[in-house]
Amino acid sequence: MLSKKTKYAINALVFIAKNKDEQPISVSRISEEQNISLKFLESILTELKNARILNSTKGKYGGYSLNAPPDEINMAKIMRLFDGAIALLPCVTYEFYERCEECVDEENCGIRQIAMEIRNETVKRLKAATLTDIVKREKI
Amino acid sequence: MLSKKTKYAINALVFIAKNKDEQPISVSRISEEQNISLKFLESILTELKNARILNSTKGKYGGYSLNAPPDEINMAKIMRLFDGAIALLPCVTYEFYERCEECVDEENCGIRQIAMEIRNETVKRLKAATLTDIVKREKI
DNA sequence: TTTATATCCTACTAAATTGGTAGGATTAAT
DNA sequence: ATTAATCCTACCAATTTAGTAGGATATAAA
Repeated sequence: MLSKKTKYAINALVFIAKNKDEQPISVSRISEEQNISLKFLESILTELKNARILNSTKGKYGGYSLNAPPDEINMAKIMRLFDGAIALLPCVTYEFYERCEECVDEENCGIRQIAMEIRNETVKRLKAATLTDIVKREKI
Repeated sequence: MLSKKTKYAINALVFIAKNKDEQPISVSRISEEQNISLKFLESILTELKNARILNSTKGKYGGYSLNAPPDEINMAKIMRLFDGAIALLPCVTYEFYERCEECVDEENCGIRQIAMEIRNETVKRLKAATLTDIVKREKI
């Protein structure tokens, strides 16, 4: 399951991407329209800014705007930022690799092979899920 | 990520499946050979017994044995038992459906569509990952 | 019948994670 | 000067995770 942080982050990013011409957009605006707690969302957007996914403008009429083209921001990146590894097992992630402590034979582990196949498929789809893609899906 | 409970459960089941002719197998034997804390594993096998996935035999030379053919026990079932929903969002699970509180338009949600596609693919693979399949993968 | 070795059952717990909240400082447009 | 934003620090309650402790009960074999 995605954490609420990740879900809220993606929702906020999609909202900003959709309102391309009104950027920057304030936290309070996103909070109201997306039903997300103001203060919690504030901390999420700060993390996105620190990760250089968003830009911020201070002061009146300030807010947040995308710091990259919407087809370069995808769900995999956001999930990794807030929730860490995407895979089912720590021993099949590239970015957060860790051996399973109890593991007897990693190379020959059947569960690991399955987890690896699922990770490959999942990451492929999450990388394809860019803001552009999500906005397109919702334009029906 | 799988919880340790789920991981230990699958490891234990695979171990029991592999030692088909020595059943029943005691918790202490599995605990030693799979590097899993005895008492914790005990509680896990109890849950598997309550879910009718394992059988137990009390007393000396007692232990646990499979309560179904190994090709009918798969990773999806074990994950759902210990970790609950498999999908990335509560709004795309069959068994544990819940609306996202903050959701504005579930039908038209792009993130949901992606989560649904990933769930379909993932569940398909987890259901194919039976004990028989896992044991076969490790017999190289 | 005693002993060894199993499961069964109840209760407890420390640490980490999750999903927030509170309050004020700073910055910038009008 | 006022208004409306972000920025920054600190705190917190509830839940989940990953166990541990200790004894009751059942059964095979000596």
